[in-house]
Amino acid sequence: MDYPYLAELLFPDVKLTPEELESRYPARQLPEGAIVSRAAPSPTGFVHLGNIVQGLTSERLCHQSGGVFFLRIEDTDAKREVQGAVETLIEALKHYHILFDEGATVDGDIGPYGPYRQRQRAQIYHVYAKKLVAEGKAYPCFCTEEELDAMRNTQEARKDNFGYYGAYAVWRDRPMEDIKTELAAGKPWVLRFRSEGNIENKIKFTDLIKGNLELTENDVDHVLLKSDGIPTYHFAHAVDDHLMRTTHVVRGDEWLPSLPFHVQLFRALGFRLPKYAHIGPLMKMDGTSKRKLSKRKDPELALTFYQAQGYPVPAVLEYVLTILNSNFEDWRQANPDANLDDFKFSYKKMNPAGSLFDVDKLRDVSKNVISRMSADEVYALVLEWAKEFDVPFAAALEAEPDKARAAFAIGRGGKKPRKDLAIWSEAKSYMGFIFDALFAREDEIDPKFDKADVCAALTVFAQDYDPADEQSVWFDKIKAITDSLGYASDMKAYRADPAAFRGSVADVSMFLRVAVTGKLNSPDMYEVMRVLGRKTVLARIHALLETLER
RNA sequence: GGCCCCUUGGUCAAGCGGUUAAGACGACGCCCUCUCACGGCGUAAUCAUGGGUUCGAUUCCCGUAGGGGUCACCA
Repeated sequence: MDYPYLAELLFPDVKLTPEELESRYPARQLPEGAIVSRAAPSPTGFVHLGNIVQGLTSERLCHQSGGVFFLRIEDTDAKREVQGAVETLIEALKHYHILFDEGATVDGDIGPYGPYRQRQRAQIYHVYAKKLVAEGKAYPCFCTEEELDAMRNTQEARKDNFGYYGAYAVWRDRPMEDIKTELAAGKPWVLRFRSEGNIENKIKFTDLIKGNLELTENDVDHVLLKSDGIPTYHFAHAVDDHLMRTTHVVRGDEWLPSLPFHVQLFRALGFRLPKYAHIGPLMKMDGTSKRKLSKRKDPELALTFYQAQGYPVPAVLEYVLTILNSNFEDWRQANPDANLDDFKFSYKKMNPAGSLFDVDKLRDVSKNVISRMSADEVYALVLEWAKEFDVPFAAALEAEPDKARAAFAIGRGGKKPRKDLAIWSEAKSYMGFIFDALFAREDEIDPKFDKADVCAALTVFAQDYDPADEQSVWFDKIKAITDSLGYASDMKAYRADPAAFRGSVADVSMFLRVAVTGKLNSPDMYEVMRVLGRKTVLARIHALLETLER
């Protein structure tokens, strides 16, 4: 077989040589130990947690080592691509602070190793495809979809391994005449790799996360170029990561089964194999069994889900970090105010197994992240969220920014900050009552209390309320009212013998809380009243009195 | 079905031949307390299984089971 002739027949327009490409994309000049890696998502319109997990790992590895982190768009599957998905993808990664040194941006590509969108690299792949054919390492295959289906059915019936190999690789050693005939007839073809592997052999491999692996050699002649001339993932991976001088490949461990093929490919192309880090999958409980989170079934995998719920970006990042590096939580406890970038990320601390996604844990992380924010930050972020997801709330926040900030400041800061906000979508029920526009009496005073007691308490309090009072004075007044009703102002005494009293200071406080906030639970009442101001406090108390007296 | 990976409480996990087997989330209880949070204290709960190696296995090796992944002209 005259392979160079076949190469010319298949790729008559390819004039560039691998050598020319090598010099166009020279080795990077980086210090020893610098890691070059990338995020390489495909634009399917669905940006998910996995993208963050993978991206954050790569990004940390690169930037901590003084290396380069770039974004490559894997848009080789035209059928699955969604309009505008590339932009969505880029924006989402940016929103989650996955920042690239080079690669695709909404304004085009940046960096000397581009283009960074695979469809724009078709010519480059063809250079190497031609080389492989000329060396007898790849060949055209004219099988139709039907023929391939039939092959699979046969294999199933015979209990053979699936795939295009051995006797099933019908175009592997076809005479030149057959190829020319099909070509002349204009039949579509794919380019297949000529595998020299044998499933009787094992290859040893060391993965950065999984450790020492023993894998079976690949004997399948996988597709390198699809019939539209665009490469499959495998071929693009080899060519791109070589030419872009990637040193480390971080990806999900669903790629492990194709690793032997990738090793063969790199060798056949004469490329040096990068280091690999295969991350275990994110799982969820489905009934009683675990399974990998699925794009189709699980809304919580989509980043839009977290945005809509109002999880702060750093909360999601911290949660991902707690999953990725087992020592992250300890570090965060020791350094509560440190910047995330200061955490020493290490692939050695990554778990080789998959982990279950845990919303409770995410919420807890988020509460802590938010508790560390200033009132101004919280205000800004809640507003940003509300503008998109709760317009009336946003309007209220913008109408009275100082009042809103004051409300968010209650219980914030200090050694024991409140930790009751986990997501922005809960902010309205948390403090929305401070705005008259959003105030509503959601909870009622337990009817077991004597109406006269309630009215008396509210009336007396209203007569004497002064926002200028110190908290102790304010509370002493409430206690005085409590005593005058025959309720217990000393909680210890009340708890010792509840039957001896008609109620307690807690109950009187509850009357006031319902009147002023419309709810049974709220942040510190003294502070709440000061934020509301005397006028509003009295108005709300009187409003409740009216409904009670009616 | 073939191939591969994984296996410490409900979840995330520390551990890397000798430990009372950390810690966090969650659950429950108590304390603090004007409510809810916060905080403090505490309780329950884990080495899948069989066989080796060893004076000694959660830790090393092999088998078994279970879970997961993958076997496309998708990535």
